[in-house]
Amino acid sequence: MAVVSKRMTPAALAAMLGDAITRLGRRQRQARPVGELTQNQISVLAGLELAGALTPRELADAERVQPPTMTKILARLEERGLIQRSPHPTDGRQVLVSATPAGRHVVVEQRRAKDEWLTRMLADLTADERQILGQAAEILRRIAREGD
Amino acid sequence: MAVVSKRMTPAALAAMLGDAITRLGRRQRQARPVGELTQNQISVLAGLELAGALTPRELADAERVQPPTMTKILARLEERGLIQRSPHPTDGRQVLVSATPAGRHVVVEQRRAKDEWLTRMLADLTADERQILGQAAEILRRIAREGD
DNA sequence: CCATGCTTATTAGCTAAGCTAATTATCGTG
DNA sequence: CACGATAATTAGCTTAGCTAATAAGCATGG
Repeated sequence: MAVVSKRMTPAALAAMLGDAITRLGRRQRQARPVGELTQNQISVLAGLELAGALTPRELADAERVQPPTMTKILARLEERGLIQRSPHPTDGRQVLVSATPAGRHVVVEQRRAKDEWLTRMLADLTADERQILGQAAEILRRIAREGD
Repeated sequence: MAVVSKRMTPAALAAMLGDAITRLGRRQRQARPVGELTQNQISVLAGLELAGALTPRELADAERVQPPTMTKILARLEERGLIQRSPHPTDGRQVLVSATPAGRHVVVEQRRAKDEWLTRMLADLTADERQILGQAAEILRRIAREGD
């Protein structure tokens, strides 16, 4: 393997990383065998499983999507029985959305499938390479969350 | 910063990396100020700028998309005057697609905008962190291209 | 040498995701 | 308590993806 990447300029690094992220993201999106759910639906469902119950507005903000878009995504998830809406205890305008047991089940299934794919991809790497990726993942996650 | 990530299991690494990729990909997609082109349109255009001229079938395979989908993407690019179709010299069934000068211009503009965004994100990192990301980018790109 | 079958591209018709603008209902405040 | 702000939804648009069906050209076997 070529030993480039010592003291790379930020621009060159950005280009390289951007390309890698785009391609890996596409591959990851295509590793979606079970459940027939889209990326977004899974992401929303996973968020709900973590947070317990959120309002559509909160979900829209979390996904960086406009409220009407979230309404649609929720409608599809509700049709499939994966989420449920319940009234907000104190604010009549708001709605609380939570995952049903079936929804939570789908989340863990999907998560497993995605991880399996990435794990298979990572299996051929050396320990050193895996360590680099581990450190990189932390940095990338920090970057991705910035400005929230 | 926490010093995790020494000898991480592949599964844990996969989960972490997957999350980072998903989020960064979304952010990257939203850093799309100029030109009003979508991710796919840009990707196709960039591919054409690199390769010179390709058939719709080749483009569809490169983007991992079905031929009718590519037909639509090409139609929108052609409407905007960013690509042109020309007959294949030896095979009457095929079509050669290439970027127009305007298309090539858009490619470099878009690339610059995306790189600027990532560069800004990377600007706050230490030299060590940037080096880790540089090494990681190489590994990730290799993984993403695997199985082509 | 031509009929038949394969490949390429496109069209038609569907679903999902994203947007803005407009509606409806509720909240809170002056 | 009226009126402005906020939450959710509805309506209506574009883009992207799919499968199935068509149309046209290629290539080959009899």
